[in-house]
Amino acid sequence: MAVKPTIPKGTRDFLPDEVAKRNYIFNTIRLSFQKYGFRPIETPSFEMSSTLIGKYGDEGDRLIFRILNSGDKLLKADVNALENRELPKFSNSLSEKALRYDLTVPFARFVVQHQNELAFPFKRYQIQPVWRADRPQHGRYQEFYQCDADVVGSESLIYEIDFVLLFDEVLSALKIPDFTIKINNRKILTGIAEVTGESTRIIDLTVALDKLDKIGADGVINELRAKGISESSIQKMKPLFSITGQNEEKLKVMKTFLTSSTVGQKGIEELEYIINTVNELGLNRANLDVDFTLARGLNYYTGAIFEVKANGVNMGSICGGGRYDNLTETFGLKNMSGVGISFGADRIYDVLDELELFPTESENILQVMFVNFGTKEQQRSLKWVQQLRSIGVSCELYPSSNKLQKQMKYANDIKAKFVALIGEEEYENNSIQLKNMETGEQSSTDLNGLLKMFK
RNA sequence: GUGGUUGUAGCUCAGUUGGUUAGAGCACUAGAUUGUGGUUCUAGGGGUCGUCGGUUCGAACCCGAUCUUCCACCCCA
Repeated sequence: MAVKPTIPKGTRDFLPDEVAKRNYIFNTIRLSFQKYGFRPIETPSFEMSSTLIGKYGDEGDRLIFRILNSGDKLLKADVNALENRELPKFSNSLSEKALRYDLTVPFARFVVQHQNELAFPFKRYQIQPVWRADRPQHGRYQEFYQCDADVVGSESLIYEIDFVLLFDEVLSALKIPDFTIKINNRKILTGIAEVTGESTRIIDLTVALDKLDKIGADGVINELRAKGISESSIQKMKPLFSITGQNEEKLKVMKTFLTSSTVGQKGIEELEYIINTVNELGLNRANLDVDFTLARGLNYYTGAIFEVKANGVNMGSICGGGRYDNLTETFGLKNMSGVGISFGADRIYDVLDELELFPTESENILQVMFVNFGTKEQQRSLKWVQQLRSIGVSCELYPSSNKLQKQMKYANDIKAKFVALIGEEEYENNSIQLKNMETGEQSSTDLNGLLKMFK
C-alpha cells in the first residue's frame, strides 16, 4: 500500500460545494468593489525577498515563507553566517524569493513599478491568496485569501468614508446580522504618546493599550510596567482606560486629553469628519464604533485604522485596513498617500458557516440528467442534450446503460434537479419523460415542450 | 517562537490492569426491486491503530522523537 497522502498544516482542500460557497463570498465582494470604482489587478504569488522582508516588523518577518534557492545557487549558502548563528543572514543566502505575506506591500511595489502607466488617484482591488508561516488555530490558516481594495495618490478623507460604506455594504449583502466597524486614528495614538511623554515608545504603548478589552486596565498597566514605561507616564494614561459612551462623548473626552498635541487634535478632527459624514449618509447593518485602543500590529498605518468584528461568534477580526502615507517611499516613490481595506474571506466563510447564512441555492447544480437506455436511445438523448445546452441549460447524459435504479441514485447524489428519460417507448413516439427530483412528479412531453420549460 | 492538547475504517467515535482473528453508527458495494432516487430489510468489502524508534515473551494501550489537530500566548485575516 502506498503512503497515505496529507496536505501541509494550515492548508485545506475545497470540495465543489465549498468552492460554491467561497465563490458566493468572492462574487459579493467583487461586485461591490466594482460598484465603488475599484479595478482588478493581480501580482505574482511570490516576490523578491527584499520586497517583503522588513515591511512587517520582526514578528512579520518570522512568518514569511521563504523559497529555497535551487541548483547551483545553493552553493552560495553563507556557512560562516550559520556558524556565527546569524540566522537572518544565513537564510538570505539560501533564499532570494518569498511567498507574499499580504496584498498591500506587493501593491506598493506594483504602484512604484507602474507609476507612469497609472492614473492617480489609482483605485485597485485584488483577490488572491497569501501565505503566513503562522501556527494554525480556529480561523487561522497558513494559506488564505485576502480581498483588498486600496486607493493611492489622494489624501482625501472621502475614501475613508467610502471604505466604511463598503464594509457595511458587503457584510450586509452577506447577511451577517450584527457586526461592528471599529475605527481609530494613528495620529491620536501618536498624540497619546506625546501627551504622556513617551513619544519614542509609541509601539509599546499602543500594543499594550490594544489589549485593554482582553486583560483590563490592570493588565495593561502591568504590561506597560514590564516594558519599562515610567510610573508618571502610566498615571497620565489612566484616564484613557475608562473612556466609554457614544462616539461623540468618547471624542469629546479624547479632545480634552489631547489638548496639548497638535497631531492628536488633527486625528480627532479627521475622525469626527468621517463619523459625522457616515452618520449623515447612514449605514445598513453596521455599528460604527470609535475605539481608541485599536492599534493593529502593522506599523505602516499613519491615519485612519479600521477593524471589523462579527458579533456573537468566536472569531478574530474579519476585516482590517487603514491609511498609510509612506508605503511606496521604501520603494523610492514619495508623497503617495494610500488607504485601503481587506476582507478576510476565509474567516468570513467560517462566520457564515457557523451562523448558517449561506444561500441554499448552489451555483453548481445540474439542471437535467438524461438516463441512458442503450445505443439507440443514447444517440437521441445526446442530440436533445445539445439542444438544451444551446439555450444555456446545464445537463448531461449518464455514460452507460446501467440499471435504472443505479442511474437514478447517481442523479440523486449529484443533486440533479430533473431526470429526463428517453426509453424504447419514448424513442418510438419522439417523446420524453421528465421527472422533478424534488417533488417526484413526472410528465411526458416532446422536444419543443422540453425547450420551452427551460427557456 | 512559548506552553498545553489531539491522532483507531471514507466520517463521528468505542476499545477492560499491556494478552488470541481491533468494534459500533453513518457512508460505501451488492441483493430484495428486469422502466424510477431519497425510506426500509438482508448480506458484503474496507483498518500495517499518524509515522519512526525504544521497553517487553507480547504494545492501539507504556516511553522518546517527529508530523498533524485544536487551545492559550505572541502576532494577526
